Amino acid sequence: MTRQRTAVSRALESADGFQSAQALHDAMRHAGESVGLTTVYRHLQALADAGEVDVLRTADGEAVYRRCLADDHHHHLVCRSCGTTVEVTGPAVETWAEQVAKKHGFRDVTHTVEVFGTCRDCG
Amino acid sequence: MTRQRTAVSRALESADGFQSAQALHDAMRHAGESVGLTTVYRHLQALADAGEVDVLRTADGEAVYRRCLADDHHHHLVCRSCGTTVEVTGPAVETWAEQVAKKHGFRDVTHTVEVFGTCRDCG
DNA sequence: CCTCGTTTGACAATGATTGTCATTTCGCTC
DNA sequence: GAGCGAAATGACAATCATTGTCAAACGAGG
Ligand SMILES: [Zn+2]
Ligand SMILES: [Zn+2]
Ligand SMILES: [Zn+2]
Ligand SMILES: [Zn+2]
Repeated sequence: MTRQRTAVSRALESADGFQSAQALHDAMRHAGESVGLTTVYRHLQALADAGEVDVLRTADGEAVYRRCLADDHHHHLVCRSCGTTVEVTGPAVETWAEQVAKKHGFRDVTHTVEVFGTCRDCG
Repeated sequence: MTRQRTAVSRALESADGFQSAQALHDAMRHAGESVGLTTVYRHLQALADAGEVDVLRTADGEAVYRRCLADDHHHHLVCRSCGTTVEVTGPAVETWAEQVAKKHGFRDVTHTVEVFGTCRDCG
């Protein structure tokens, strides 16, 4: 647990929504905790591999990261403009995905379900 | 409707699943119809803008394209290994996405719902 | 055959992400 | 506290998909 690691964690905590690695890097620099961009990427990837942060991709292919409150499986309602995120669950979606995959004989099934929109503040 | 445009369309037709721009470019080259990679990108983007092909992103952020049979809104069950795709619909998912967005006051709502797995042939 | 607007494609530029590797730091032993 | 091997760091270069550029090729209309 190094200074840089905690800086990345704190940056994720204080972010209200999904943010890109570069945005988090900038935020940390402006907060006084300067950390190399490479190190930011490394810790984000490590946290993602450990399942401690969620990753998704914006429409233009950029990866964005978020430390979610829920530990169990969930999905996201994300503001396209500011990244603000609401964690949502959909039992109906889960069973639907399972069944549709099983019906066609697919294995090792995962799914991505994200809802994008413009939040009230950005409206 | 130029030679290159039809070549891109034919490459999409003969592909059984989602394919990257580069893969389509290679396929066209091997099929004898040589087209510049830039032109392939341009036509894929035009077709995507016109809603004639579907685009999604693989786990590593690469864009893949597919000419789907269904004209109306649908989602995909995609093989991670070979790209083979089954078009699926989920009315329950559609209403769920609508309601969850409405409940939180989001507007201009879209959603991405993709199911990934390993198909029988690749199993 | 000219003409002009569109299309093409080789090449350069972009930009996010990843690899490299020398330097720094950490945990531990003496 | 000094010494040491392993792990972490970060400046920089490399990668790679995608996009911008612009001169050359094309094509319909006259
Ligand atoms: Zn917003
Ligand atoms: Zn789910
Ligand atoms: Zn397959
Ligand atoms: Zn849908």
